Amino acid sequence: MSQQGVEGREDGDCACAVRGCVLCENHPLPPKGCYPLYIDKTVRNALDRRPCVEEAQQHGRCSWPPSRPCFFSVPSPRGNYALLIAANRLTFATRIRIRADPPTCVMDLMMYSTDKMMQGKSPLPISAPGPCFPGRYSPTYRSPPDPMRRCMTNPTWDSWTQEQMKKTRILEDAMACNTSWSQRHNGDLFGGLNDGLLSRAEALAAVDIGKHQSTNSSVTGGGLPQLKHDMMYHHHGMGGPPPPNSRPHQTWNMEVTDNLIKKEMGHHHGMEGLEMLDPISTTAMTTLTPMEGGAPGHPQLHGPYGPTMNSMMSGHHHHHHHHHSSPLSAHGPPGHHTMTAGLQHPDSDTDPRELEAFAERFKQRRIKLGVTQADVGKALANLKLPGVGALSQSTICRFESLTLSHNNMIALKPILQAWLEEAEAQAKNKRRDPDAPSVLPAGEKKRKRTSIAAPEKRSLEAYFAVQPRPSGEKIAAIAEKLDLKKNVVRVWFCNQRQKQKRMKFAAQH
DNA sequence: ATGCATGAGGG
DNA sequence: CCTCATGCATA
Repeated sequence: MSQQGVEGREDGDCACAVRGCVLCENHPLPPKGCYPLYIDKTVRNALDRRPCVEEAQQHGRCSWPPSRPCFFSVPSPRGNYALLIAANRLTFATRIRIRADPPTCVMDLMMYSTDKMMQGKSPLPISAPGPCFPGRYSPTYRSPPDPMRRCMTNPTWDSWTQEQMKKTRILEDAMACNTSWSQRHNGDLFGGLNDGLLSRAEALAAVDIGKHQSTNSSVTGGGLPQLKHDMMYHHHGMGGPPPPNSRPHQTWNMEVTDNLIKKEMGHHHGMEGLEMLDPISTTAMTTLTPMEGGAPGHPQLHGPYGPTMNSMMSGHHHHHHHHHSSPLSAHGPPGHHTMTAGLQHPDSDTDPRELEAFAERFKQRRIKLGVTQADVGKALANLKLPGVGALSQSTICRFESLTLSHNNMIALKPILQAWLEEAEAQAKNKRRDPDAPSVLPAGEKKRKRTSIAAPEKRSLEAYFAVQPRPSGEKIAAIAEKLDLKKNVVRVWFCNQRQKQKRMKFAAQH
């Protein structure tokens, strides 16, 4: 439909023309017995919302799934490995323990060294020694006797897992693992713009990340990950149920849906020495500055609520042209240092926990009021708060799902809180008369949303993993390579950065 | 619920 | 050109 799209090419087909497509090449193959796991978002929402990053880093385990994509790095005697974990995404795991009731499951983080995989040996877990599985990376390591905690290939564990997965509605789209992979190498991903970095982009963007030398590489020098396995994705057709129980040993079959492979976050690492270790503390810390530009409790939103706007917007609205006719200016910023407004407590309003709790409460109460997200957005304007206009359904939704920047959340909270209280008050008293001035101005230019085909998207993600901020030239090159408009690519990177920022923040809290 | 976009504010 | 807050359009 969209000129950006690539017709006749479906996600998973991998018949794409994109060189270095993550699916086609340089995609790590799950080691034998490794399960490709797909946690769909419905499940994700029902499950534990907070990833225990620290716990994961320290023990190689974490609550699963994390509410948002994030990744962990797990030190091991063999070096540092990182595991990209993302909600709503494909992930490898060999063992999963699921507690049915509160649909929470615990997954042991595991990583596999590339070289081992290349040798076709059984998976060599290299996750940090956890309280449960000590000494895993010993060359002589043996699967524990307990079938429940063994890297499958074991029907017992296998069926058990499937059972559990069903119980918790976790979709496991593919169960066939394979031990064969070719070593087709492709070091010139992105051809022209190949700057060495790119040659690893795709590989790094892969769900799984490994490192170390690979037998057939020459660029291995610093121990950059060399993932040169073939990942053969077999699309089973939209309806065709993937052979759930068949476990061929040829390819790793899986239903590759857009969601399945959706990788919305990348990570980047040092270009030279693969420093993907500890992306969370390293990268996130420096890149993600909740208070960048201001004190923690004093978000500097240039948006409606930003101090910046205060002066220039004092008093007038500017609707009509374009969106951005947003609301207004400030209500005292949730600042604290000067407790200007005296409405908030820096800590309670800034604390991610509190925000999350509020968002949850907000949603429930909103629903109880029988109000939609869109309604809330509009109602905000009627609230007549100084400088507060309407907001879109999108924003309300994002607020509730915590998919706004931390600062943004902080800025919106008092506003939504005010609305909530007002709304409940009115609901309590009597039936309000909600005027319905809904007048839809006819004939408006409809903006067309371009959509980037999955294969191209994957490549972008791969590149992003290595270089989140490509120069204009690179962007142009990438755009040409993927046959996308340069601006589309540029915007994609911008949006991706915003997303990554949020995700990193979420992962830290 | 989210992907792609716009635009203000700032280099 | 970037970051951020938001929104339109759509899956």
